[in-house]
Amino acid sequence: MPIVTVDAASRHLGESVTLQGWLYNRRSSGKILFLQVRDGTGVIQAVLSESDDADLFAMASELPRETSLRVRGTLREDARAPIGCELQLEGLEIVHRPTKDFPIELKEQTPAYLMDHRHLWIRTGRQIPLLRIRDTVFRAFRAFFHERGFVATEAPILTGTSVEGTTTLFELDYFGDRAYLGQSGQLYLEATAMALGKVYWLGPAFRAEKSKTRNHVTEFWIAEAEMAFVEHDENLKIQEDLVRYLVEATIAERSAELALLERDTELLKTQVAEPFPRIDYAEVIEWLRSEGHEIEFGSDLGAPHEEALSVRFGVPVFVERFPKTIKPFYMKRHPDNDGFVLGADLIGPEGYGELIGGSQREDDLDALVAHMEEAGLPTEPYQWYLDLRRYGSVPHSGFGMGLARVLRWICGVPHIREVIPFARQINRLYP
RNA sequence: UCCUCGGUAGCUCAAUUGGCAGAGCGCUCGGCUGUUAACCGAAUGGUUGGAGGUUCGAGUCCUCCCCGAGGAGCCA
Repeated sequence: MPIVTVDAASRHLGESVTLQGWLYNRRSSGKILFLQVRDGTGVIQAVLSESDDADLFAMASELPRETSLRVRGTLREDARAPIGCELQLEGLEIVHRPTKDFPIELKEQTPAYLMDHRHLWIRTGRQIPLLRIRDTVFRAFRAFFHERGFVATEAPILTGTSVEGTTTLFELDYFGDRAYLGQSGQLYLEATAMALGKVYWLGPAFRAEKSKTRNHVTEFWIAEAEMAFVEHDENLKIQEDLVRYLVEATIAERSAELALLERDTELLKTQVAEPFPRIDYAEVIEWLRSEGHEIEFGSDLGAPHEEALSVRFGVPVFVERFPKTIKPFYMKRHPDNDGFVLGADLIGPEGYGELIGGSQREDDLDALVAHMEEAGLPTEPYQWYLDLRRYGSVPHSGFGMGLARVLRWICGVPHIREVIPFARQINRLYP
């Protein structure tokens, strides 16, 4: 008897099949029983009346939730079934019967309790569609760059120096020396881009910042690209194409999951339909002040300011021409005004915050050294990086995108922890 | 690190002015032949985060500590 998955069930109507999975929930009404069986691809209902098979009915009637099992029967269409078809139960094999009550209930529970049981929480409700969409977005990210001739590469996780001096790093002992968990692969990708042309990577990044918000975790997968002979405008264009690609790929491949999440896909489509607006930092400050925000020129944009921008535009928006004082040393200065940088942040719609940070990189050795001195950074540990400007330096640009933040926006979920299998937060290292 | 709110049954939450510790859900038992987090009935379930204090009496008021949630800052 063929084994089918729930997502393929509707293509096997009228056939005798076996499904294998877990008992998600059980409902009954006297002499008729409904087993909700999930298998990772979806949840299907198996139906049995007592008059069909009294022994099977008695056995199936008292199975606890999350019993792992194989169910055998005939698939048939039925408008009363949650997914439009159901299994007429004819046989059932218990693979494992739970020894305790399953801790996750099918109702509202508090975040702390759910996160304490994250290893079991991921079996329930919207967690499954969220993780399947995560798979799609990760795959689409790689497909986008592969299609454009980029080379996939890696940056080291263990590093001896920080990329940006300000950020707090996780420190560890490295055979008696000090080492840090990488907070970004960028500087290494710049080196790789000088070898391979256009490169990207998708890998873990670590930030020991004591942030406690819906948009922060201490460990996250960063999506970075670095491109030789690409300048600022083209950099933004690629970022825009990428974001649109990710959204469209998700809608095309995961419309069922987005529907389960009650995400408005028409809204998503309109958010990426037009070229993303670009606005200068100075203009943002002026506008924010006219709206009553207390912010001075020279301050970085905070969450309330990004929120205001996302409300104003309703679509992803690039903020350009930041003052050099609030941006890292590696950014190239603006040709019109040395006080500004050739970089941009992409602010997501609906208050989802900064999705991408990118810039053209400083390719002139003397200028770069000067920037580092301005920032108070020692040049000694960065000699390898400065070598990139000593041997065939070229104009180049790149960016970093927090894929979980993009996922949060695409899925429309309130907290970033839900789009990460096992989120690491300031007070969360278990499970 | 700072600000705000919170911690009561396995889970989600009530408890009036300081006056007997409550409900829903889950589990268990019973009922129900199309359930949709099913429904109906019964039973079960308590060191009120910890320590100290005020009081005839503290879940409630005071002090300190611990933990959680959201936000700020910083960032992707």
